[in-house]
Amino acid sequence: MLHLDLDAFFASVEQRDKPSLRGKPVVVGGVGGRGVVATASYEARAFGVHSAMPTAEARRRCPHAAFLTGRFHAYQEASATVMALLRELSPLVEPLSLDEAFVDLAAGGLAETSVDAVAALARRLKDDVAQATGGITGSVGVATSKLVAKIASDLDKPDGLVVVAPGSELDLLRPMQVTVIPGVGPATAERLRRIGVHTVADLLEISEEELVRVVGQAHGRGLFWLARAEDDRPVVAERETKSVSIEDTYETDHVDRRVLDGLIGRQAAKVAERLRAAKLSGRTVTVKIRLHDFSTHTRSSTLPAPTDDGRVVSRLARSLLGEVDTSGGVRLLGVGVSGLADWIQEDLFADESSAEEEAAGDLLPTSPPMSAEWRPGMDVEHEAHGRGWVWGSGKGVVTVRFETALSGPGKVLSFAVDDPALTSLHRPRR
DNA sequence: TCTGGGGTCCTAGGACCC
DNA sequence: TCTGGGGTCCTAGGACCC
Repeated sequence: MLHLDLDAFFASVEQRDKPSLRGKPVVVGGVGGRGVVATASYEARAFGVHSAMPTAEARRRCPHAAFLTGRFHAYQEASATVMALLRELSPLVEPLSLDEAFVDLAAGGLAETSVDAVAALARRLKDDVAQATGGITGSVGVATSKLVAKIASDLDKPDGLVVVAPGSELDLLRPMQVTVIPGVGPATAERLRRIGVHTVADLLEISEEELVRVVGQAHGRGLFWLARAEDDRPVVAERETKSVSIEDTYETDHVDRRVLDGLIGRQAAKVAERLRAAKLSGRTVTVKIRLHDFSTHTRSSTLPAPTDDGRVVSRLARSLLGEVDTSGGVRLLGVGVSGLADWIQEDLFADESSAEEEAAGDLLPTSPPMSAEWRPGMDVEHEAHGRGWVWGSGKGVVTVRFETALSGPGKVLSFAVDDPALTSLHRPRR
């Protein structure tokens, strides 16, 4: 089993495409007041910046870093290139996210299984990945199971390679903290700590019954076996989508009912659009509401038949929103559809939508979650200066650095935000 | 200016059915 | 007439992952 984890992936793609940022701290994530860090480059990590940290805190720790919003098209493209390389090794490839995947090497007809032969294969893979992506590095773990391969890929980051010899798995795991086991987060770690379990070695002393009592049935049994490096979970190449959802955190809390109705209606329409694009439909609509005090509530309702109709999802979402007291202010709204089917009910009773519904979208504030036309990091093109990226914007001015992956560090120029010579790439023009 | 967005899986209680 | 038991569906919340 091989596990590949691309290093500081989003930040690495940015450094590849923005030569002036190579070797410098880069933070990709939400750049607004309520944003959090998605990925920090290793240079930024040296200042204590890490994933999931509020961006405001990251700015305090590393003020001179480049703070960029994501360019998901670029990440998706690089990811697809890497996944294609993995599929040359084996038909059984399980992507966990854009930057991570398992490969069942055995299913790919691995000729030689010695540690040396497997290490050589992994080294070739890393070279191929860097070659094909323009220098993105990854860390690889190879072992007899998913659990140990994943743990191994984390041991030598970045640009790492660790092959765990068959038979040595438990020797590796025993001294490690229980939190190395995927699925053991803060809550589980705390419960285990209370019964004196800190390391995998400690975990090995606990009976299955006791574990089930402490962390629940499914988790307890799973942990009991994982602690013993007994993991026969297969690589699953194709997973069915179980739900489709959208959520937005707003720069400031919203209170106005009509605005909230408009926002959730628009999210519902987008979710339905994504359902149709994927040729899916679903029966259960769930609304998510995070209030001013960060308390989070969900309300859901199940239709008699699946739908992909924006008006149906929207109407139901609005009525669910109405069940929650939002008078104190709402910081996040979300709409999701689950109970998915890959077919769509014939529209026997064509839905007539009321006048109020059509009008509900008209009371929206500036487009959430961020109104800025020019977001830091985004790709732009200038008629005279060519391609570049947004350094920052404000007070009617946008600053651009003109460079590309192949150009070397480029010059910096500023323009009026409505300069017609400047256009944003990757975003539909309106 | 504390705390994203898109997911998956699990639990627990109540309704309902046999 | 003093209280079954299992299975499935639905809802709400929570833990966790990247």
